[in-house]
Amino acid sequence: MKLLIVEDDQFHAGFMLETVSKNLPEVSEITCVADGMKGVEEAESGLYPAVVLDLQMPGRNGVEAARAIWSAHPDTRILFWSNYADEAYLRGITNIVPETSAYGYVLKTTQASRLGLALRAVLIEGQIIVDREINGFHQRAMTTHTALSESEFNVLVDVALGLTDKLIADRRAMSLRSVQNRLLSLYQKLGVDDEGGAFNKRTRAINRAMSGRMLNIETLIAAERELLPWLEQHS
Amino acid sequence: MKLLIVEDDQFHAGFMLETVSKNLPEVSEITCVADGMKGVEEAESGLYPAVVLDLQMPGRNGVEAARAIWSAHPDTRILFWSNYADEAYLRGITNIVPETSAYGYVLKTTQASRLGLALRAVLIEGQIIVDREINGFHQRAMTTHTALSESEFNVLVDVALGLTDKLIADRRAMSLRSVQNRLLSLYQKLGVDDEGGAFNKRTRAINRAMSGRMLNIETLIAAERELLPWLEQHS
DNA sequence: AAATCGCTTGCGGGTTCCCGCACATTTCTT
DNA sequence: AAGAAATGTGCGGGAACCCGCAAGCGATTT
Repeated sequence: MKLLIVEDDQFHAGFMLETVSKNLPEVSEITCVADGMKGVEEAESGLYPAVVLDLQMPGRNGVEAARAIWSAHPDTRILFWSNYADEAYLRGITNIVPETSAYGYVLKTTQASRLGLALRAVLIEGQIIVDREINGFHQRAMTTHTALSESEFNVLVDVALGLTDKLIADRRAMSLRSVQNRLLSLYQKLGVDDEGGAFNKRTRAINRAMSGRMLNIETLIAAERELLPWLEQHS
Repeated sequence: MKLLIVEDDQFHAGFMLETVSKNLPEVSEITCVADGMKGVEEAESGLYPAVVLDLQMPGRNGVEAARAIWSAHPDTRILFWSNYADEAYLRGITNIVPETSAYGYVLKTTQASRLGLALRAVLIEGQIIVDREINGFHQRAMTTHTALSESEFNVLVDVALGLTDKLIADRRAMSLRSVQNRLLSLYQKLGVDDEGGAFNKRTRAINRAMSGRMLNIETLIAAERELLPWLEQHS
C-alpha cells in the first residue's frame, strides 16, 4: 500500500514518517512532498489510496488540495493534521468529503500514540475520526445556538472578503434585505450585539469570527481565488 | 552563559536545542519552556542574558513576552524566530526594542547554517540581524510609497478590532476627520482604491492588510487585550 | 525666508449600512 | 396535517461612513 504525505514543515514531516513506519506495517512505500500543488499532481496518478495532508501550506491549502484529490479519486482516504482547531477547516472538509470515502482531522499537538490510532482507523479501516478538541469545540458551538448556518457562513466569508451588501446579494443570488437579515443573525451569534453600541458591527463581526477561529486567513485567501473570476465575468 | 528557549512546538524546540549546542559552545546551560507566560516568569530571574523566542504561541505571543522581558531586563538579547515573515511582528519588535540591546528575526524555514550564524551574531556578538526575506519585504514596502506610518498602522489596528471612527478618534486623541484622513491614505496604500467601486472599503482594507501579512490575528488579539481596560475605564 | 510635505481639523453632502415592521415561502417537527 | 422555525423580500428612516473643499500648523528642504 502506497502512502502520500503532504507537509511543508520538515520536522513534522519527519515525525509523521517515523510514526507511520512504526504503526502501519502495511504501508510499503511512502512519498513525501512539501506543498499542496505538488501533492495534487502526485495524487493525480491514482496510486495513493491514502494521503496525509497538512492544512496550513503555502500556495494551495489543505482543503483545496483535498477537493482536487477527491474530485479525481473520490475513494482516497485522507488524514488532515493541523496546528489549529479551526472551525473553518472542519466546515470546509465536511462540505467536500465524498460519501464513499473516509477522513480524519487530528491536531499536531496530539501525542504519538493517538496519532498512530488515527492513522490506522482512517487510512486502513476507513473510519471517520475527529480529534476531541476540535469536535468538542464544534459540538459546543452547535448546542449553544451560536452555530453558523451554511448561508450565514457564506455571507460571513463575503463580508470578510470586503464585499458590499449589494454585491453579496448578487453573488449568492438573494435580495439585499436577505443579506442584511443574515448579517443580523451573524451579529447575534457572534456576540456583537451584546458588546454595547461602541463598535462597528460589520468589522467587529469579522474580528470576532477570526479571534474565535471560525474563520482564518487561509480560508479567506482561498475564497478570494474563487471570487475573482466571478467578479470579472460579472462586471 | 545561560540561555532560555521559549517555543511551543516540541520538534522545533528540539531542533533549536541541537543547533545551539552545535554552534554555541559558550552556552553552558539551556532552559526550555513551552509558552510565553512561563518564558516571562523564567526570564524575570534575570539569569538569562540571551533568549530565543517563538512568535506564534498560545496565551501571550512573542512580542508581548519580549516587551515584558525587556522592561525588566533591557540588556537581554533576544532572537525571534517565526513561521511567517509578517510585517506586523517586525513593526511590533522595532517599536519595543531598547537602545541598549540586540535582537534578531529569522524564519523557521532558514537552513541550519544561517540559523547558527544568526544565533552567534545576536546572542554572543550583540548585533542586529533580520532575515533577508523579512527585511526585503519591509524595504520594498518602504520604497514603493506603500509603507504605513505609525498613525496609519494604529488606525488600521483599531479598525480591524471593530472600532467605530468616533471611538478611534477618542482612543488615539484625534478628531473624527483626522481618523478618516488616515483611513483615506490607508485605502490608497492598501490598494483598495484601485479595485473599482465594488467593495466596502473598510472591510476590504482589513482583508488586504491581513492577506498582505501586514496584520495578523495574534497582533489583533494582543491589541484587544490592551483595548478592553481602556474601553471600561472610558465608558 | 520661501517652499514643500505630512498631519490635523471643520463643514457639508452623497452613499452605504443597520434594522424595526410586515408578510410570503420553505423546511422541519410532532 | 398543523405548527414551528428558518429563510426570503419590500419599505423606510436614522446612523455611520466616505470624501471633496478649505485652511491651519510644525518640520524639513532648498
